[in-house]
Order: sequence, then C-alpha cells, then structure tokens
Amino acid sequence: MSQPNDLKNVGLKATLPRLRILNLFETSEVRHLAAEDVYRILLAEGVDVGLATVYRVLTQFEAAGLLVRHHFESGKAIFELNQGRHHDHLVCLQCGMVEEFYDAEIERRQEQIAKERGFRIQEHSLYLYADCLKTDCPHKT
Amino acid sequence: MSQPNDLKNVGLKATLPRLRILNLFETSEVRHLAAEDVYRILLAEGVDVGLATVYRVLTQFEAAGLLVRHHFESGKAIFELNQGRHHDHLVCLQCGMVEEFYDAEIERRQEQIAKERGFRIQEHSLYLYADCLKTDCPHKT
DNA sequence: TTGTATGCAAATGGTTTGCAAGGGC
DNA sequence: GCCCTTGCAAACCATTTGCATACAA
Repeated sequence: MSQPNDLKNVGLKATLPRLRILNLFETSEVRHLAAEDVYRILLAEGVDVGLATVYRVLTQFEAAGLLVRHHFESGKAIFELNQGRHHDHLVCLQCGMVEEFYDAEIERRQEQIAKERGFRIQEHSLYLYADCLKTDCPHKT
Repeated sequence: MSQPNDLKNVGLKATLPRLRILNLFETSEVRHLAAEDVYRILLAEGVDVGLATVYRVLTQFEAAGLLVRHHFESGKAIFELNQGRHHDHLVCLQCGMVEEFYDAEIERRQEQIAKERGFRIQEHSLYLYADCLKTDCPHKT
C-alpha cells in the first residue's frame, strides 16, 4: 500500500487523490492505464475526484519519476509505474493487451546507432504492434 | 512530379488537392509533415484547400499505402511518403529534426521476440528521442 | 494560518463529421 | 449526369487552465 512518505519523498503533499492514484498503479493487475481509466476506476471506488486532478497528478508523478508516460497509437497517453527497469512494449492490436520485454542486444544497437550519428539518447520507445494470437484474445483493455 | 495515374492506380480520383498533397511529399526536402504543415504550405503555394480536406486526403493516402502515419511525442500525427523500405526514427528533442535509420539486427531481434511470445507483428515503430548535438541544431520544424 | 491542491466549468488543440455546393470521368 | 470530393462550420475528444473553495502542514 502506498504511504504518505512515498509522496513526500518526491516533494509532493500527501493528499487523498495522490495517494489513491499512486495506490492504484501499485496494486492494479493492469499496469498500463490512461487518465480516463484512472478517473473511472477511482469513481467506482467511491473516491470523489475530478478528471482535471487526475491529469494534473499524473503529470506531476511523471515529472517526479514515479510514472512513465507512453504514446501508443490510440491517441491517448498511457501511464505505468516507473520500476526503474527500462523496457519496450508489445501491444496487441486486437485486444489492446500490453506485454513488456527487454532485449540487451536491441539496447546496445540503439546506443551504437545514436553514437555513430552524433546523437545523445534521452529516451527511447520501441512499440511492436501485433496480433497476440491467443485463442480468445481475452485481455480486453 | 506526381501523375494522375499515381492516384488512379490506388483507386482515387485525381483531384487537385490530392495531386498537390502527393506532390508535396514527393518533392519536399522535409520528409515528415503534420496535417497542419501540409495545409499551411499549400495555402502559401496559393492552393485554396480546406484543412478538413487535408486530413481526409492524408487518411486516404495512408489507407492506400502511399503514406505512413507516425505518432511521435508531439501529440500530432506526422506523415511521410511510404517508400517501401521500413525504417526507424531518431527524433531530436531540441529542434524536432527527424533522422531515419535501419538496423537489420534490431529487426531480427524484434521478429524473434514476437515469435517467442506467440505474437504476429503487424507493424512496429522504434523512436529514439535524443539531442542531436549539432552545434547550431538548425533543423527547426 | 498559509500556501498548495482540488473540483468544476470553460478553453484549447488536434482531428472528424454533416451538409450543401463543386468537379472528375 | 452521377457520384465522389470539397470547403465550411460545427462537433468531438483528450487534455489544460482559470478561479473560488478546500485542505495538508
């Protein structure tokens, strides 16, 4: 369960909306959530929160390094808990399920390519859009 | 110069806006353009076109395989000519410049990873967000 | 108490759509 | 001439912002 100190450590007051949002990312089995998802889930949990607050808090959490923001094809921003380990994403185009992966060789080549061309990488995102081929494709977003 | 047949071959009538938009992508030295960019450039060229038409034509061209649509961090969709060869993108966070690259080993690993996990890749995009470190960073978007 | 955070509603920015007029073929 | 295409304006959707109130410290 997220503690008030988790927030104070990054310089944010421990308010109810912030605690609930952080807690949601820490406990939900679905790791990738859009602002609208967070808003809907909190309302369902009986938390009287505004959508604008959700957006503000998500942005603050991203700035504080608690969350990572992704831009998949959907057009809406997707957030996930920042657990330190960089990774890439496989996104099922049929059911929206997101699976994570990490490949050291791909990371190495990226560094190499950037260096060759005189760039300094700030961040990078590899999205594989695919069909997951599960018999039922059950992971509805 | 783009010909009426380029459009008829993909099942689209050769209208003025379509010809001018295709021509723009074929001749512009800037390969990556947002709808707004296309609109602004055409107006400057004296073509009386509507922004809605630009959006419609870009979407049709994407469906026809003439253009590829990208979702960089900016929040706006970016289009480029589909020249058959898949490639990835280095995007300068300072000046917006886009540089393309292709790495066979990265492609191989992606295929491998998808296969291992039972996915069938439909499309994939690798974006490296970086600082281009050019002394003047001159390529303003 | 005091300044930051919140909720609401209105504003914004990119993109889409309804509709009547226009233009390929 | 027929039907697809266009331009305009209004609608849409995700996100941001202004402002008066509420709340953590």
